[in-house]
Amino acid sequence: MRLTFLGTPDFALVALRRIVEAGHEVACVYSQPPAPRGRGHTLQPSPVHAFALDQGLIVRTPASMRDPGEIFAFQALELDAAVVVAFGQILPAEVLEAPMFGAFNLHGSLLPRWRGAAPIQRAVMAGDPLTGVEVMRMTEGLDEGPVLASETLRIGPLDTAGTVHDRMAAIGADLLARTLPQIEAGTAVETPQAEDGATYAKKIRPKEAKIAWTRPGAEIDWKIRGLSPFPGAWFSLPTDKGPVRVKALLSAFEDADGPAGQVLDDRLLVAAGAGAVRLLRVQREGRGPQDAEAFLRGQPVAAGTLLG
RNA sequence: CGCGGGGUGGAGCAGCCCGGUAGCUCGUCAGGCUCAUAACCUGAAGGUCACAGGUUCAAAUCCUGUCCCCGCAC
Repeated sequence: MRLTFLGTPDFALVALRRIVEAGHEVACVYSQPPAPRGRGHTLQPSPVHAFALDQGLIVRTPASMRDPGEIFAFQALELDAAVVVAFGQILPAEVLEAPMFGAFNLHGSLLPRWRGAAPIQRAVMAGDPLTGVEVMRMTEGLDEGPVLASETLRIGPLDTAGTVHDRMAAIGADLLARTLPQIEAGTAVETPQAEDGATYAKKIRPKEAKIAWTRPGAEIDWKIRGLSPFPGAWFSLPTDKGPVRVKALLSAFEDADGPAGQVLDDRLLVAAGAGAVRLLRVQREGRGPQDAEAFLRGQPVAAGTLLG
């Protein structure tokens, strides 16, 4: 099939790889413009951009797909289909309608739950036991189009947004690879989304990342795992040299009681508003992630310590 | 020149400001103790304190340069 791929981060890269491997004709790859990233803040192409260049594909990185010139150029590609995976821009109707079969999106939730920007993180943060990945026809509404294919994923007690992301990227890429031929053959079945149950996965804001120990332990556990590895739920740890910001990257709920925020043993069991949370993996500011065990060797945290 | 942190026995760290015998928690090895434990006790091995210059009677510590690593920014 002659198609174009629109995507930006690693999640999208996995899908693009599969599409290239499947032998589709990728007429053009669209990605977000290079942005200052990494140490030194040098301008870096997105993962999708870099891969596409490496493959010798044509890459376009328009600041806006709404630009009339861009829309015209897109229409001129004479595509069978457009595939959109975590692109980072809202596409105008002219673009969605340009390809013969239309535009399709790989989305990381069981729609209509978690429409929008951060479905994986929101699902983990909400304590959802199940999530999924779906191929959907794009319409003008935000993630409201009919669903063509779907796979569910379990969210385990030790899953983080990161682990679910990685699993979902692989499964989603497969799902997409299987669905594209059906679209081409006209055998794909499009099921409208349920009317009820729509929720929106708002973009994660760094402000949300501070842990409030007075919240119920289960909720804190979900938040820690949902915000891991990025941006990372954090708290303040008092030390001899003053308070240090520590991110919690993995945790488990435990049934224990104590004043909210107080450390209950010497292995990072922290009392919450209800129950407690054991921190299993942690990252001190300016340093790399560490298992709790390693962290504690260099920075013991005594029972009774009150976390901020 | 975006901002910041760091390179100290196998791991994670302290010591650096206020130069003067290499420290802590583990791991490893040997032995002991225990019904038992991420248990405890005793002993041992293991380090050119990233690298190169400089200052000094003396540098992990102060000064200069180099290399490498990490975090923030999504």
